[in-house]
Amino acid sequence: MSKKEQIVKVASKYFSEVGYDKATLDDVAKEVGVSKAAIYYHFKDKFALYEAVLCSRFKDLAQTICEIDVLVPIKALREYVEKFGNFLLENPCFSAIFAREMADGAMNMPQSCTEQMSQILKKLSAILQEGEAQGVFEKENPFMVQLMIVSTLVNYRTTRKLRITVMKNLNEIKNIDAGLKDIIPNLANKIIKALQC
Amino acid sequence: MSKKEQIVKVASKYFSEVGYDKATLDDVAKEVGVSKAAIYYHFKDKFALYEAVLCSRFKDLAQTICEIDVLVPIKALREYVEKFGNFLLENPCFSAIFAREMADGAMNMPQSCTEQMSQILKKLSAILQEGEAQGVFEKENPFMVQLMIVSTLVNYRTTRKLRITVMKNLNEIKNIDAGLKDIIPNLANKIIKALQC
DNA sequence: CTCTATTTACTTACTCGTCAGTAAGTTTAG
DNA sequence: CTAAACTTACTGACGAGTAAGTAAATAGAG
Repeated sequence: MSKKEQIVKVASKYFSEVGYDKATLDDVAKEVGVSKAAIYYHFKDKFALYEAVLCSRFKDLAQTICEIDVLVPIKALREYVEKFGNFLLENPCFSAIFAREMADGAMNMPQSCTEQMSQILKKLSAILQEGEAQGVFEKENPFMVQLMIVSTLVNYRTTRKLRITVMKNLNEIKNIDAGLKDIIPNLANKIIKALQC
Repeated sequence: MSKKEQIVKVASKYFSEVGYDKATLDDVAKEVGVSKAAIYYHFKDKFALYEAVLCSRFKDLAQTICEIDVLVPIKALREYVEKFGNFLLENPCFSAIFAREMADGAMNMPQSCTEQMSQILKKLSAILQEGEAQGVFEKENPFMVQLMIVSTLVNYRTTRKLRITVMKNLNEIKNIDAGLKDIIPNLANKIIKALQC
């Protein structure tokens, strides 16, 4: 792996763990084993590094989502939830970054990523419309449906520690906390059920 | 309103708008019309001010949620969603703070607030269990249900600008973006439908 | 083929702004 | 008179960004 790729990888870890602002380039540089100035050799500034972290992954996500075939809406919706979920599983750094972007109104979201997000939502919109046309789904606000899926998945990941703390508070230690992997099909079923006529 | 209360009010605005880290006490002091040191007269440090901002509101939220009568589970679940939603409407600063806390795993969440959250979840758990006992709801993971409700509502607020940008990208300008107020009953219906046997 | 010029990929050692937090002094209310 | 409620003016740390220098690879001219 090139130094540049290593920088992106380590940076994505820090951005994920502590957020854009608290992530310091000194730390990233230290962990990669280069000087901070080396980062500035490869990237214009901190934000450009953040962009590099986000954009490639977003592109991948938009890619797989766009492959979904709309024709059988219920199946397509299940696929949508599963693909999103699996993406988060395969890109563990992403949940936190995504969640933070949603939390602060996508303030740091690079434009290209916003465009990818639009494509993703467009697909969901198409699934819902096809479902409506076929009489299997009711008319829906696609933004809300999107949030019911995405924010649930993303925040399920980020709130793991909180859930464990809360479980202790409620003395429900028996109830072993389910991982995201187990949640995905469950959420898919719930969403489908919620939207069906 | 006392100076101390004014500080809390203005601080909650800044914490909400830019997050804990980017919110500066200099800005808060300036807007209140006191010196920064005045804040330190009333609060031990920045985190103590944040605690003050969070705790009182969380207490209120836990209060109303706890008033819900569990006996008719479907009604209770609708009330749960509505009370949460109305709380966010009445406390506009809260969505962003809440969303950020969820996004970074409740890293800055004061313990007392975590306890309030436990109480809130306990109520939802009770509603779901009563529903299960009465045979109206299926057995559920209360954490996931909680997230489907809370993260959807909270992020619906925080992503308003993003939604508008995305709408422009998709040329769906006709589709006027619905406010949180209109979303609440809709979400309540969806959640109930998703959980019903 | 080899000597020089240039570019690539960095390093060291700094600056500069920002911001939490503080020490010490001052005003105001009871 | 004294305690509460401040203010002014500062410190100290941290972190983004930079200037200037360097070693090694590569290209190009003779």
